[in-house]
Amino acid sequence: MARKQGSHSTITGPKVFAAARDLIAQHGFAAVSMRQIAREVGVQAGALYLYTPDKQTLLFELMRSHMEELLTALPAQSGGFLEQLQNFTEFHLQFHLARPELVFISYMELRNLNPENFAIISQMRKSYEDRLEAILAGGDQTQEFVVPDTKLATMAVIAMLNGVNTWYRPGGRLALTDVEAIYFEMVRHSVGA
Amino acid sequence: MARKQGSHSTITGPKVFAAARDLIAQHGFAAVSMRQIAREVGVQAGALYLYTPDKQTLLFELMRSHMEELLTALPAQSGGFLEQLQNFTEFHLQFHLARPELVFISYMELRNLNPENFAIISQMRKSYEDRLEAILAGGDQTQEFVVPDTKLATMAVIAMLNGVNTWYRPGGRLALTDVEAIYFEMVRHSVGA
DNA sequence: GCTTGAATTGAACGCACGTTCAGATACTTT
DNA sequence: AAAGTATCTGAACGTGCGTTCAATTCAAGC
Repeated sequence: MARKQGSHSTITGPKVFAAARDLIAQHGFAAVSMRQIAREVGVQAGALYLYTPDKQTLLFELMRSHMEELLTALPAQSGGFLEQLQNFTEFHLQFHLARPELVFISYMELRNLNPENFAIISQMRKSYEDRLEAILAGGDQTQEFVVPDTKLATMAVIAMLNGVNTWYRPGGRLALTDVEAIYFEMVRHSVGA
Repeated sequence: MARKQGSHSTITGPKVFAAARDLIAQHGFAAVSMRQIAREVGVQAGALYLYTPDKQTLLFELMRSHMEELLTALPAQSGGFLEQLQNFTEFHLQFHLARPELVFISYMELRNLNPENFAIISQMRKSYEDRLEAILAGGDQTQEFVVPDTKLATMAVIAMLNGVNTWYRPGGRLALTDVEAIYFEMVRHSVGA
């Protein structure tokens, strides 16, 4: 997809993806045109096709690379399940609050993926959810947690954590570490620990 | 906006809003054309303008009427705060799971509202959230709950409940009453009750 | 300084968009 | 049956869309 480094003064490739990311997060995939992205990059629309074969692939690549980074960055867990749950909670909040645009896109624009691409992203998302579910199931077995339904608890915790992205703004009333502490407290209680 | 009852064989007005609701929920506001909506209704595109002055107002009216119904349907609360919280939880789940399309639209398409319309819908949403916050704040004061931060707890509970719409399908593994019970259990725990 | 090849332009392609409106049609009222 | 009114059609308006591609510009290697 991306070519070798440009011979012009600045590197266009990364700018294309950054511009697409910001514009799509703000206005939505369907509402953003290739010409708008090109204008943001400082280039004519035709030049974008040096960096993506088409608009659909541009969206997919944003989401795929985001999910890949998410799965790679999630550390392998060890220790007690409560400690694992805390690690997961803090990781999730830090990772998601650091890239609000990609997070927003990755679940608002799922319906604009073609079926093959949708399947790929869905599966990556499921891998991530499975990591949390394993913690909850483990903790339920050792009776560190009380979880009536593992699947539901997984979805509930993830939804709760994702919600932070709708209201948190850096420099607001609470620092990130405050948010982490309060949310972990609520997560912990919600699984009966 | 909507005219008197049609003189043709069937009533077109409601069909317009129903078609718009279903198509927008599926493909997104920006991706749905007036011609697609018209085709679904069984009419030419021009006829839609008997029922809405423009596309933007069509979206706004879907969201406004949905939020109005939500605020009207939410029963006035009485009794202990824990009981109020249970009532709220069950109401929220029932109301939202009964109209997944409008729920989806009402928070996915906020960015496609013009500024005035956005302000109106946001304020209605805030009214709803304030109802829950009042319960949590009340319960915190009577020490029925332990809530470190009322605002955060409100957002967390609403996000958790909204998450149900992403996975619940009628006829699935769990009946609605099961879901209500399990979620109330998690909500209750998350506020320390 | 000439050659090479990547990067970019700028115009063009067919198509769909939201919206308008004069004219046609269907129904209600008299 | 005629008049009146609500409903709808069908064509048209200007505009912008994703994508392609021959021609041009640019930077580097010889």
